[in-house]
Amino acid sequence: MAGGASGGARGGTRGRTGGRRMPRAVREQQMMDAAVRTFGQRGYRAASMDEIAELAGVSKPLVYLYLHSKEELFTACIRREAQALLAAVERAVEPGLSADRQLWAGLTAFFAYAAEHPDAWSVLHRQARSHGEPFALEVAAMRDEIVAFVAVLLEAAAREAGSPGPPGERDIAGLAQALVGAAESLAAWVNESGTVSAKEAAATLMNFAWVGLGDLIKGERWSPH
Amino acid sequence: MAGGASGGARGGTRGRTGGRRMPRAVREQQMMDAAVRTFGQRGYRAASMDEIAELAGVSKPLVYLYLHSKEELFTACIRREAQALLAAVERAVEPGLSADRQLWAGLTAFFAYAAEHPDAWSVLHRQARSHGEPFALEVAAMRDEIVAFVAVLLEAAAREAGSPGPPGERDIAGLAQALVGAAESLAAWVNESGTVSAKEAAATLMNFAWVGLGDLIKGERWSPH
Amino acid sequence: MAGGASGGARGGTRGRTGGRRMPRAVREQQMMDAAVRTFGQRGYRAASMDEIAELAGVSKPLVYLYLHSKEELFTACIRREAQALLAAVERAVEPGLSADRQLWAGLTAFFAYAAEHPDAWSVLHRQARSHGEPFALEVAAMRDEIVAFVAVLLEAAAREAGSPGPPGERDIAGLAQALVGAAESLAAWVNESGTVSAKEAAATLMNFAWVGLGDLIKGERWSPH
Amino acid sequence: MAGGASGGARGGTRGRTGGRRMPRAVREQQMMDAAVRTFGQRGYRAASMDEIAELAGVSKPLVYLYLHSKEELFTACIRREAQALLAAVERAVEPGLSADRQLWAGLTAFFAYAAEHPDAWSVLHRQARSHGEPFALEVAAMRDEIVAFVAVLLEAAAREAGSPGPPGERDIAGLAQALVGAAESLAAWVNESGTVSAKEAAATLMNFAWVGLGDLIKGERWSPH
DNA sequence: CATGAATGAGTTTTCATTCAT
DNA sequence: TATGAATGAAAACTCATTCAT
Repeated sequence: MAGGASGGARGGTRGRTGGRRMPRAVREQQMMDAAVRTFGQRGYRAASMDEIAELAGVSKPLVYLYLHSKEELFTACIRREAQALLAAVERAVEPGLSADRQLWAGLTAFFAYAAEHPDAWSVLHRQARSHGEPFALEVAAMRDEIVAFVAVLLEAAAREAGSPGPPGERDIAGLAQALVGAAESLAAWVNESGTVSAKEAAATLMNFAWVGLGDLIKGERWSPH
Repeated sequence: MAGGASGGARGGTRGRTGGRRMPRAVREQQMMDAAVRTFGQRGYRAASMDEIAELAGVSKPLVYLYLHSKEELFTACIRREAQALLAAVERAVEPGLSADRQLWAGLTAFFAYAAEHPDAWSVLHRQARSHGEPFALEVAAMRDEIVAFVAVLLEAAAREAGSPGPPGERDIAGLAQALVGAAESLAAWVNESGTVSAKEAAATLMNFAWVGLGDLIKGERWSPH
Repeated sequence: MAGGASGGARGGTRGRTGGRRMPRAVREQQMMDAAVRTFGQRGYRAASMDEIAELAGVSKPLVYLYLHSKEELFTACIRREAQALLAAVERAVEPGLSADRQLWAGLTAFFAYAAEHPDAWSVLHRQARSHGEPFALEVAAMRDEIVAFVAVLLEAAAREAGSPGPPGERDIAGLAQALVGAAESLAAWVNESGTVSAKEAAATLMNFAWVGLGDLIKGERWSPH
Repeated sequence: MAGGASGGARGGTRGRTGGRRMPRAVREQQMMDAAVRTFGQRGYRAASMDEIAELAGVSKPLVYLYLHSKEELFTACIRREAQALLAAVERAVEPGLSADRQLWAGLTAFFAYAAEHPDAWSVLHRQARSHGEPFALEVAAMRDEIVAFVAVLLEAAAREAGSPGPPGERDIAGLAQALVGAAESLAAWVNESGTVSAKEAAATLMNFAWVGLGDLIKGERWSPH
């Protein structure tokens, strides 16, 4: 539960991992767990390789042997956590359902993931985006995947509704951007307030977006004139 | 303008503005200009006082003499830019207008400000929130002001519409949170894509939110199952 | 009373010295008062010209205009305070008295002075001696004067007693050194303990030294054989 | 030798001792040797970590890795040297001897130690006492041990002499204070004059104190008027 | 007579990174 | 496979000192 995602070997309560001499893959995951936690809490610059190595229970040279440099380590963390987040969302969305149910399931999974893995979410949402292209691009790629996925759902919904004046691609794109953006912001709200649950946040967003989408589909628009 | 900043005297690419020997108040603003730019681009930790001083065209000791420490300098920047952003939004909103026109004006001003002052926006939105309570609280205060202001507008809109089943306070609060959050996220979209204008972003959000609000007012809700 | 010595203009309770525009001599004394206090409490290196100037109630350039540099300022302080200490001791010793009474009076005055001017004493005893020849020599000169004076008293005492086997010059010199040294050490004891008075300390030393001197005069010696 | 230091491996003028890659314990001692020398000669503030590191033949980060900070390094030096001085004195005093012989042996060892380790002596006597409680207390503890030890000897001497009017505790305490103080001061005399030996200084003090003590035992006192 | 404005040079401290074993 | 020993480079911050007014 602690750190993040893909592993499985991600260490339960064993803490500081009993034995020396572990297979490389396991050690690497431990290091990345420690790194995600440290990066997430301290930020990229403030996190020190010393602290990461100590938290991982290994010596610094070993971290360098496996992960090569702070930048590569950070990149590896971003990639792993991005995959894990995507996987969590995809796992939740059952393809057979209607578009709105799929969106609802995805949003709920997303908020839950962000709440359960705050360090991972901090790495993806805050740290990665504040430290230059190399890292930001990594996250942008994942985000684009999500935005595209949401756009597909919205389009499907419009089609399901057999709308007379169907929203254009640009409308859909803007809506998807706004929806994902709002979700990201609400994630912070959920994490920080402590009193708002993943389901509540998802419901707020669905009300915010889905009903509005319905009107878009019906051709209603707000416009300054 | 006011006591604030990011106004326009912000100097183009001239860097190293003006001559030696300026009154303290002027130098302080120059230093903060440089600091905002540096913090915004590099992040709090990565920004070095050396770089800030050089960009401001002064020596490091002078920066310390006037602004005391990196933390204080950062705080001063946050405060100044938060005031400036608030002021820009408030200036744009004419109290006489209808609620939707007010919201529209505010959003447009907000996106325009974020686009024109990307470093200030980065400081407020990313840097300040990633570096511990002291700074985050500063920004949270400003954000709360904005959220409250938006909530007032939404409530006014509901009243104007004379809704039969008026949305509760919690609905309004959630909506305002989501709206502000979406706006924050869209700001990045506007800044990074380069192809989306402030007005477009504002329109997207109005469609996204205002129409949906209309349905809320009418009592429509989306709910799971 | 506060600071130190020779002045008189040494500022009563007026504090921060009301008026601007004072004659140079007065300003200089004020600066030196501040300097002695700062040097005495912080030590030579840790004392900053900034603090001294502020404590003196003048601007830093003025300090430099009058006292030229930190080193010169320190030297000036040492000289002034050395004179003041000497003067205090000399004032106390009435030439007409017997040798032991003179010594007693001198010791008492010395302890009292050190207790009443702790910063001056710190400058002379600790700071000046820990920061290189230039300063140490200044103090050594004063100390030698005192040692010589004490030696004269001891010799006079021996003569007064019409001793049969009079102590040699080297004996006297050693005794004077030890006596002055013991006095210096006891001064710290008096200042720090708070419970020992100048008179007590002087009495301890007189017992310690004078009675022993009597035996020396009588020709008694301790020797490891 | 013991856990202590200033032993003899203290390196002559070789500086930059031995090769790269030494065990931590050895390097630590080298660093402390360099630190004692530097602190002793320059004073706490004026000593720079740069200089200490260079003199120790290592890089600055290593000094920080092992000794953590300038303050901790200074404290470590004080402690080590205080132990070493105490050990030297204790080694010299054979418990079987008479009180006066014990005192004589202790004084001689003390003067010899101060003469042979001038930097250590400077650190203990001057630097540690001029830079605030934390350091001063460290030395005060050692000094108190010595004063107490001397007091015991004086008391033993009084008892040996079977005095009729034995000196009170306060008399003894004052005497011990004065004796230790005089010894401290004479140490400077020995170190600086160059012409006075440890034995001579010890003899001077014995004459100064022991004979006087004899009179105290006999009930003689000096008193004003 | 007096100062606000300004800085070059140095301080302590930390960090990512690499050998030698 | 794994590490104790070691460092170059840079960061935040301070200080004695000087001009221009």
